[in-house]
Amino acid sequence: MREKGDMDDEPTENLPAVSHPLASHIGFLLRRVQLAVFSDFQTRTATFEITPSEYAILQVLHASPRMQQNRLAEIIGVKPANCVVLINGLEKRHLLIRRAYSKKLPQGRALALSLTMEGKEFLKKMNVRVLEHQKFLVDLLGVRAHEELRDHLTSLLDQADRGLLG
Amino acid sequence: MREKGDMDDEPTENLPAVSHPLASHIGFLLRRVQLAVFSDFQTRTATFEITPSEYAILQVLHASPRMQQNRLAEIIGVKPANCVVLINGLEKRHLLIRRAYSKKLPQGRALALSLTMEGKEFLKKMNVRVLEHQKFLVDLLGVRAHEELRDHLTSLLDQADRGLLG
DNA sequence: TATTGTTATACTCTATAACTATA
DNA sequence: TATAGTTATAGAGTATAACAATA
Repeated sequence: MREKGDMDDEPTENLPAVSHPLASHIGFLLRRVQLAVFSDFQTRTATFEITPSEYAILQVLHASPRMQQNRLAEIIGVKPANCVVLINGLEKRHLLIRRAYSKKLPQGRALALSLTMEGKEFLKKMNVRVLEHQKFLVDLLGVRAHEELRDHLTSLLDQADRGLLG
Repeated sequence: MREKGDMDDEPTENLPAVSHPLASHIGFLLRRVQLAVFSDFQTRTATFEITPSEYAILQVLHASPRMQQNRLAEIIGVKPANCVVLINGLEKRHLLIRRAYSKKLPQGRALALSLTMEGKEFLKKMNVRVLEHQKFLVDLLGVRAHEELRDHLTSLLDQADRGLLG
C-alpha cells in the first residue's frame, strides 16, 4: 500500500551510504577505503613531504638494497617510466643513490639503487608516524579483523600477480 | 657468518612481492588490489563502455530514484563538480534524465535524477557481467573470506564517513 | 540569500611509444 | 642485440575556486 506522501517527484529520503547496493561491491569499497586510508597516511606524514609511492620505494630499498629499477617498479606497482620520476626526486633529496653494477647478474644498463645514510635516517624518523598510522587502523578494526583484512588482500594480490585477476 | 658470494655490489635476489615489508601495509595492499579488481571489472564490462564510477551512478539511481546530484556525488565519493561531467555523458546516452523538482523538500536549483527505461535495461544487461565479476572474486577468496573482506571494508568506510579516518 | 549545480582549470596518477645507454 | 632506463606525452581521476540558477 502506498502512503499519501508517495508522490512521483518526491526525493528519495537520505540514507546511510551503507544501505546502498554498492555496499556489497568489493571494488567500490576498495576504492573508497583506499582513499580514506591514504588520506590518513598523508596527514600523519605531511611534514616529511613524501607520497605513499615514494615511501614504498624507501621501504623496499631498505629491506632489499642494490635493487634494480625495473624490479622495484614491479614490486611497488608503478610503471618503470613513472618510477624514474619518483627516483629522480628522491635522489635529488639525497635519500637514495643510483650506482652502476660493476659486474655480475644484470644485463644492459642496469643500475643498483640503495638508500643513503640520510635516507635511512629519514625513513627511521618517518616510520614513527607510519607506525602510528598503522596502529590507528588496528585500533579501528581490532587486531583480529585487521589480520583478516591484510590476509584477504594479500591473497587477492598474490592471485592477481599470478595472472588470475586483471 | 658471511658467505663468499656476499659482495657489496651484488644485487638482491629476486623475491616474491609478498615477502616485502609493504606486505603488511593495508594502504599499499588496498591500492594494488583495487587496481587489479577494477581491471577485472573493466575487462568484463568493456563492451558497455562504462567506467566503475558511471556504473556506480546507475546502480545508486536504480535503487534510489529522484536523487539529487549532490547526494549522489557524496554516496559514490566523487566531487559534485566532477559528477556533473559523468552525468552529462550518461544523459547524452539517454541512460538517465535530469528533472527539476516541482515542489517539496530540496532548496535552490535541485534536480532529480532518474534512470530512463533504456537506462534500466542497460543496467540489467550489464549486471549479468558485473555478477560474473563478483562471483569471480567470491570464488577466488571463498565465501567466508569474501564476506569478511566486505565487512571489514564496510566497517572502515563507515568510520571514515563519520570523520574518524582521513 | 542560501542552496544547488556548472564551468574552468590545475595537479596527480597512470599508460604508451619512441628513444638512449650499456653489457 | 637484448636488456635497462629515460623522455615525452596523453589520458584519467581528483581538487578548488569562481560563477550561474533557482526556491
